[in-house]
Amino acid sequence: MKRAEGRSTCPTNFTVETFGDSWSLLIMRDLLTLGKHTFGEFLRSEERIGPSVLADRLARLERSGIIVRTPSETDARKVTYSATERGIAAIPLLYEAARWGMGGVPIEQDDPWEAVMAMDRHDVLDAWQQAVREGGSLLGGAESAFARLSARVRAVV
Amino acid sequence: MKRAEGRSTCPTNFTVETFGDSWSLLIMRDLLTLGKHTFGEFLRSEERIGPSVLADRLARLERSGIIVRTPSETDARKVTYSATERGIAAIPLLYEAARWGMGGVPIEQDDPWEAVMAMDRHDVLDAWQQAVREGGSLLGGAESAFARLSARVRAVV
DNA sequence: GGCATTGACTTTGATCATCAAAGTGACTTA
DNA sequence: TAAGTCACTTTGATGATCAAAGTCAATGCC
Repeated sequence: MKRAEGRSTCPTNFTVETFGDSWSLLIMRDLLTLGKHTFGEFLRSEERIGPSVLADRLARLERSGIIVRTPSETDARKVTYSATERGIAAIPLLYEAARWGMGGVPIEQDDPWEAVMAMDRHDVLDAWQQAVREGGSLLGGAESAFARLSARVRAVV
Repeated sequence: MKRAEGRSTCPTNFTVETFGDSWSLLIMRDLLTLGKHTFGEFLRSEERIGPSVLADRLARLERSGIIVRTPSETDARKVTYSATERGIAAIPLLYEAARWGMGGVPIEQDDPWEAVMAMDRHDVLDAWQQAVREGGSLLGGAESAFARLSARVRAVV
């Protein structure tokens, strides 16, 4: 992305300047949806991001106040990344990106996104944001927002 | 954007492959929010897009089934572009992009986005989609979705 | 303690997209 | 007919991205 920044004060343009490249939104996906937190985890993205672009984008997201990096207490080589409140505020954007994208990819058996989109949007976003604040994510791990929402549905039936 | 396409079947990735560049979402903004329809109108974007990138992106969006181009009946030079249903389905994404972006730009006096975001999200999206189907947009012109919603609010008070 | 592995990057060089500016050909208007 | 307008296309410089290799520090195992 070669475009000069600050080309306008339009909010949409600001979002495009932050996420309008090939990789930043995918990194946010891996962080907020799958619960990835380390450089190595992000590197193992489905789309095969390279180390130089990953390092660049993480630095940019950090500079923009969207993520923070914390050295690991148990391993001096490791850094963990997590979302700020500003990063968490991008969850509805991620939700809509996934929703729109579902119209363009083959629906796979047991696709979690399908189940997520069948739930109440407001409930999903609330549970997602809460899970992220507690160190979780939408889909990653047993304590995911999705697992909690599904358990809730099961408890009602 | 140099990334190979089809790097994964993830819906988010699909959306990124469609809109994850510096310009495509801004073109959608101009079409759906401001009601721009011609090459020349898009060229006069606030961000000063150039003719070669504009032509390339319009062709891409058309190829993806998001917009259609129609030769003008009154002027053989003119082409008008409008959104397909697939394009209209990106309205919630545009809404969330604007909403997130508002957290990063100075709030200006009489900013229409502020008024829009103060309205019920569901009402906004419905009115916006309907306006676009009828040839209108969110903010452009007297028959905009925003004007209609504002008149509704005024009628209630 | 030495060695192999791992973690987070950085470097390298080829490739490609983007940028700004100028140009093109067809159409419209005065 | 000449000038202006429309939707592009072309040109050449620049910078970002890509894939692969490398670097340095930390960890774990023998």
